[in-house]
Amino acid sequence: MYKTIEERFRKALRRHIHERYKADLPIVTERPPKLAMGESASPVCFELAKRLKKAPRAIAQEIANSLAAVEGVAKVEVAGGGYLNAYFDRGAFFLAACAEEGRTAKSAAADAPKTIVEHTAINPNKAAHIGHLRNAVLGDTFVRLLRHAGRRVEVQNYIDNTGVQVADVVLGFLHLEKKTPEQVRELTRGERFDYVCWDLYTRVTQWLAEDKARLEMRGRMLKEIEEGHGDAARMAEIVATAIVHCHLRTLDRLGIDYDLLSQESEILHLKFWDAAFEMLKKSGAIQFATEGKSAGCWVMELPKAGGEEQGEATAEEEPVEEAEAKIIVRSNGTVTYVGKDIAYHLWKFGLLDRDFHYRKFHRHPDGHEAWVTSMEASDAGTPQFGRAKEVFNVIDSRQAYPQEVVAAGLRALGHTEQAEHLKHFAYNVVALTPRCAMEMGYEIPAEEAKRAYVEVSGRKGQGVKADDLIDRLEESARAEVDARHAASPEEERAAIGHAIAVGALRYFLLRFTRSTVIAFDFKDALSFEGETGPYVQYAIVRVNGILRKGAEGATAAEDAKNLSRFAKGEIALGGLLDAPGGDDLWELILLAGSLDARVDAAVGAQEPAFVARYAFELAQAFNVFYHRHHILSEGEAEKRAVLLRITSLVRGTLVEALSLLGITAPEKM
RNA sequence: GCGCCCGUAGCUCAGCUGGAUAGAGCGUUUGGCUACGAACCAAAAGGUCGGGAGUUCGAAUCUCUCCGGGCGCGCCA
Repeated sequence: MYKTIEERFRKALRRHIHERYKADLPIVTERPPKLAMGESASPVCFELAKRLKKAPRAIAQEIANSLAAVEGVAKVEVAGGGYLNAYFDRGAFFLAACAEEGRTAKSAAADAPKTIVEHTAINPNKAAHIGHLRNAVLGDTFVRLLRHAGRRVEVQNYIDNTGVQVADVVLGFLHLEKKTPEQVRELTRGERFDYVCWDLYTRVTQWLAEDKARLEMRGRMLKEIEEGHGDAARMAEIVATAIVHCHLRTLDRLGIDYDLLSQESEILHLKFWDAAFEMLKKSGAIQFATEGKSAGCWVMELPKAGGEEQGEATAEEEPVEEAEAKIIVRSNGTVTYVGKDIAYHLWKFGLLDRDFHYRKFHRHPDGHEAWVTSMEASDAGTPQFGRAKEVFNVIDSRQAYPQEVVAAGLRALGHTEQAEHLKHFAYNVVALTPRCAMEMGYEIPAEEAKRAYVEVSGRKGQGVKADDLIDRLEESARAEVDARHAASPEEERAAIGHAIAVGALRYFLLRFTRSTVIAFDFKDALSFEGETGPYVQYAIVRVNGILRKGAEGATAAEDAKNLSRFAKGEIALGGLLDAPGGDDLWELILLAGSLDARVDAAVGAQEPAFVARYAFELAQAFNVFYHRHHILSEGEAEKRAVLLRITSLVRGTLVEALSLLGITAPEKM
């Protein structure tokens, strides 16, 4: 609701300034620092003052005097050196926010332009860890936000099932464990196959480091896997598929769904690269290097950043440094990862003259079907995948450069619009605090122990496994639930413990903005107090308790009657909401009616953390309200109904905000 | 060397498309459960927004520079 009125205010100002002063300038508005200054304010007169060579305050006064009424705005006043402060009509806002409650989500038309979000993309060779969860939770939450904003979204998870990391584990099974593909298949049916591979991968890494000659063995294995023949390829398929199932089970615990798993094996075997290669050659986007360090390779020249090289760069520089040439095809004829990625992205945008086949792969707990790319004929009922207008890739910020290369590839092929619509949704890594790393028994060099965080090596088997962390969260949530609700059935307690664990974890990963390195520590991640998911969930549980008891109480019939009068606008709100006495109620209502503005900002900035913070702020504001007003014992009937209505408005908004974060609110906890 | 990111309270982080008195959580100290659930609330203490210069009516926010830290720049993915 807030966004609606703010936009009306801005529009009115823009039109007025255009007509009266023949000036067109962007109208910015902001929340004033204090409620006494109104709900929305514009500093536009400062800018206007420069053009008109007039005092900003005088201009503001003119505008305030002559601006036509804006729906939802009670008055506009001049403040400070020339601010225009808008004071909302509090009662009207409250009614409108209630009418809008739970209905702020827009739905996308079936033929609306499609947005593809790629996230997760965990190498299918070992268990998922905390860093992977940041990616998946960010991506999943962003998808929820986009869909809420009315976008048609397709979620893809890229599976690099033919890469060197899978080859390592295959090498381990064949040469360290002496297992046949069938024996490995048997292993995948056991418990925690992803954990088995985690340990094996570590052993292989060490084994490879002991003797460089063994790298050649891995090279041969990688080639067999890429070409798709022999025991290595069969085993790679078994391992990768089993691990992907493990990952999906882990991510299902957090409520994360996919539409399509795009596998590298299909990109290779269905010759996507060959098609892309032809396009790149024909268009001149890549060139065959005949000399220099990249001789024998196909390379792509990247436009230099910066430009204007003048004078000075004469003396000591090496002659002709071919700095910005990126190798796409190696001198042995094989394609690099970036090359494959260019082909994949051509397909995502519907620019490639071929398509995958598709099979059903995994049914999520909510019933949603995740499909996988396939070599064989497609299953019946295959949706239309790909052909996006816009693509977001959720990939950590260290991969900014290769992502730029992919975009440059599209541009070089003449697809400038698609290149612009290819967005790298970058985020920083999850590291461990030195204390946490040492608790886990890792050796940390002295100079690193002084830092705020240390990055640990997955190759050495270090890291916090996702399932272990979720297990620990569920365990400690359960202990708390058991203590509070000993009489509840086991099933119910388990469900509550699970919801709390998910709330704690997802909130923890979302409260940081994308560019922040998360220094992981069990103490913070396992906390259920303060700025956490469970704090927000608890506020909802409180609301539920109040509304439940209210509906059963002696005043229930009277409340129902007054609530229906409220809905029809028959209760005068002025006395309750208007300043000075009504400020605290109004502040809560205003915040509860601001979800639309926050979601808008979050989508615009691609920053899910904004919504996480909003949920916390609203829960906090409700807790203050809760302590200040005793709702059910309020003697004045109309006021009690209003307090109840505020309470249920807060519930509706909190539930919606949490669901955007992928967090559910239990009835009790 | 080139490029990107970061530096805000004891700690962890918001605030950055310029705007009014720089916020939150944790931690510390003190107070509040016979009222709708204390996974809560109230209060206090805690700041040269890394240093300097510039642009501006106005800078934590933009520019430059210096200092300190992280990451990227492979015929790896």
